[in-house]
Amino acid sequence: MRYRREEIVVKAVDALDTYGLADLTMRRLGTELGVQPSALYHHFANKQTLLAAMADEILVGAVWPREGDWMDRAGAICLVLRDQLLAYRDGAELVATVHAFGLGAGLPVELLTSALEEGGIGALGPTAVRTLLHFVYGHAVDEQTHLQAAAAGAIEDDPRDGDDFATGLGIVIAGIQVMRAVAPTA
Amino acid sequence: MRYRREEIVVKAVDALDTYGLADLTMRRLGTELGVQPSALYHHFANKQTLLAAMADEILVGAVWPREGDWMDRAGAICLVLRDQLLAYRDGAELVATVHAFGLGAGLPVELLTSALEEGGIGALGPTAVRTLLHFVYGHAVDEQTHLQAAAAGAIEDDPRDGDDFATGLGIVIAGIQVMRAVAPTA
DNA sequence: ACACTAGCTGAACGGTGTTCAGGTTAGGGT
DNA sequence: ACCCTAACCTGAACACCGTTCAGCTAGTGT
Repeated sequence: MRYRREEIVVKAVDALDTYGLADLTMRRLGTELGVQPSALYHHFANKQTLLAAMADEILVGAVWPREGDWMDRAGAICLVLRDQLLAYRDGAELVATVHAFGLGAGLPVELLTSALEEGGIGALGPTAVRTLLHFVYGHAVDEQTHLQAAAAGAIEDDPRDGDDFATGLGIVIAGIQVMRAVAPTA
Repeated sequence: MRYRREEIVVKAVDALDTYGLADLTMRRLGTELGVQPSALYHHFANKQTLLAAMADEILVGAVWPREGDWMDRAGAICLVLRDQLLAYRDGAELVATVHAFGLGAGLPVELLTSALEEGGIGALGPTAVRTLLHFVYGHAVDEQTHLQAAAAGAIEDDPRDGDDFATGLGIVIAGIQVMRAVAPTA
């Protein structure tokens, strides 16, 4: 069997769901594809690049809100993003890492930026977007870690409020509204 | 030379500043101490435990605000925390990782929790603390990554607003105040 | 002088990402 | 039908990594 880049990315995301990020090694992925590990380097310069492609694949798979009042839309984007991160094993950690590293995972930034700019947020925009994303990624990674630890029986499940995410998101969004009012469109 | 646990932690933090987190291997640290890598396992169960101790060491080294109006104090704690994370090479990534992993790095949580509780924030407290920390850690990691990439000449330095952190922090704190007013002390 | 213990050695184990010279296979042009 | 080129892959090796373990060493308290 011979592969093209895109097929490998899809299979890699499957393997991620099966084995988790820590055990997603180039050797294991090679085995999973019936191919030598070195074959993967024909398609990707290095593992980081593969991971970036996987993150993008995961993000593209979501159904993104593209209409509605700008503030509601920003909130809806964050909710969809969080759901998508939690939909894959270690999805939050993967996407957050790739985003931090700078390659790929730019979709949420673009979506949130355009939403906020439609709301005439002005110079505050980039800071607001980053603040939202720091919250979403941080919270999702946290939650996923705890969920998986609880599932593994390593910890008694800390029944954190089910709407802890919604509450935290409410805090950030309210803050953006306040600061926008203080320093309006430049 | 024979070492006790605490000395090793101090030297390890030095080595972190010199080599960075990615190159801080047990072998290199051993060499740095003039000791076999295996000797380290007499003091720490594994590398994670060492890293946790290093994170705590870094956090204890800061001068924490312990007085003043509760809201100002929360903001001041976040500023000190961020400064301390940026004071060591890869300090932000180290502390954020350790915090996410669950061992150690609990000091900021305690400080912020007690500050907010003094403000009578009620049930919103834990969520507010986590939201603040997600912001601080996320922002610090981001900034440190960009700073070090720029220093390495890998990227033209994106002259992000110097007070981007203060602005983002302002957003979160304003949000907390709003949500506290909406759902006051339980 | 003795025992005890904290600290360390040195070698090994099983794994990792990555490189590279060379082999194989598929598909389009003539 | 042929060939050729580009895409894809092999197999072995390299230089590392965290971790384990049986045994040695040196200092302390009695």
